[in-house]
Amino acid sequence: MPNARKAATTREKIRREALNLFVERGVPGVSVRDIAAAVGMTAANLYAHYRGMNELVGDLFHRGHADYARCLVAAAAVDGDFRTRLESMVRRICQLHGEDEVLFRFVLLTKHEPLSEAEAEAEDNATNPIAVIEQMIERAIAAGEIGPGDPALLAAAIVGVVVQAATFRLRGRITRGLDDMADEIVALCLRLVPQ
Amino acid sequence: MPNARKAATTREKIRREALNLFVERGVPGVSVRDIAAAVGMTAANLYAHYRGMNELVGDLFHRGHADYARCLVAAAAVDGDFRTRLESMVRRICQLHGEDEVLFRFVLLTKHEPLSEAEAEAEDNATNPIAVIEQMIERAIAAGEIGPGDPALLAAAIVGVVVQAATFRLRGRITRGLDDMADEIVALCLRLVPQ
DNA sequence: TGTACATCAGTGAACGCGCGTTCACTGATGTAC
DNA sequence: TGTACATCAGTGAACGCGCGTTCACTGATGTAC
Repeated sequence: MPNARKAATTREKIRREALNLFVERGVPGVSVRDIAAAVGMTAANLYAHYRGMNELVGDLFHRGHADYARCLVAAAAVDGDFRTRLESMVRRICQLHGEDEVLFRFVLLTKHEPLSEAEAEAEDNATNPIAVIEQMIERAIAAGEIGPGDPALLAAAIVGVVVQAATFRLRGRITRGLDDMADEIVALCLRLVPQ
Repeated sequence: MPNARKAATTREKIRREALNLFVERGVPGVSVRDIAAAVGMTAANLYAHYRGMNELVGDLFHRGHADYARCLVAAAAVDGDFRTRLESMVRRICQLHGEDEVLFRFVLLTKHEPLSEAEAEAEDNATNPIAVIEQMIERAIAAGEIGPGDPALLAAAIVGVVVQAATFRLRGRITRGLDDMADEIVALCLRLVPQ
């Protein structure tokens, strides 16, 4: 096995273990030594793969955000009216939650306020999952496809239903998986759409 | 001024400054020295008022939670059917957000996962604002006042609409205050109620 | 096939720093005589 | 009114610790002759 390959798989292992730890204890609760121990190496060697903790967190955040946004854009590309597209997106989110709950939690539930650089970068283009939803709503309102209203508030409401359901599950207040509740969650989101 | 009074007002000052800092930078981003400096004293002297950082955070969290739950219970005590009571609660939340946005952010938006002791304590009784909402929904479903459904999921959806609107405002994605949007937020929440 | 070399993932010890916390001490203030 | 004392909020220096990060070094592995 050439070294380049080994380095790539090691980086993948670092990302996976770091993601697990971040979701489990929160980003500030995880140290470089914790991640290194989970991977099975020394803290010092993490610096052969990442320039530091910030770069690692930024990499995870950016990858997760971009992947998620890509999935949502793909889900919204189905034929049909606004409600059909919204249903497709919400179903896809619930499905993603079932497939990789750890990534879901990191992307949607972990606060990333001190990451102003990475956040600002992701704010503009289509790599921001929330912006994808908001833009879809804006276009639907502008086209008269749905009733009038504040696009940002409606986006907040739809995102809020899904994210808060995930939060309740995280805290044990809901025991079913999001994918098991997809029908009900979709129904709730559709009820929010005006007219 | 007797010393007991001075101590009480000093504790109040500590609480106010700590709350501001916690909301601004997140709990893990604030040190004992930061709080002491904001109050205008030495870090050492904080230990004359609180046994340590954990006790201070726990005190703030418990007070905030209990106050909030008390307000919601009071708001839900209006005469009328479920929708009327829900509207009263949601309006009260929006109003509280306008009155003391800092407290709102601390109680509803700050993650308190490592506080398992305080959280477990607040989980059972009526000092948990979310439990208040969930119980109201449970009773309404049991009484046949609203359509059938998962009470926890409906509670999550309603809380999600309000909390996510507040989050969008925090991140600058929404610029109006929650109290300015109260009518629209109430309408969104009422649409979620089945039947 | 055997030997010499380059590459590079990983190591172990150490660094400076800010953290939460402790403790002996100070100095202002209210009280008793 | 003046003096002695008790109270207690607040101080300043120090502690041990875990953190992110650095750096000289090691040792396995693939390659060239």
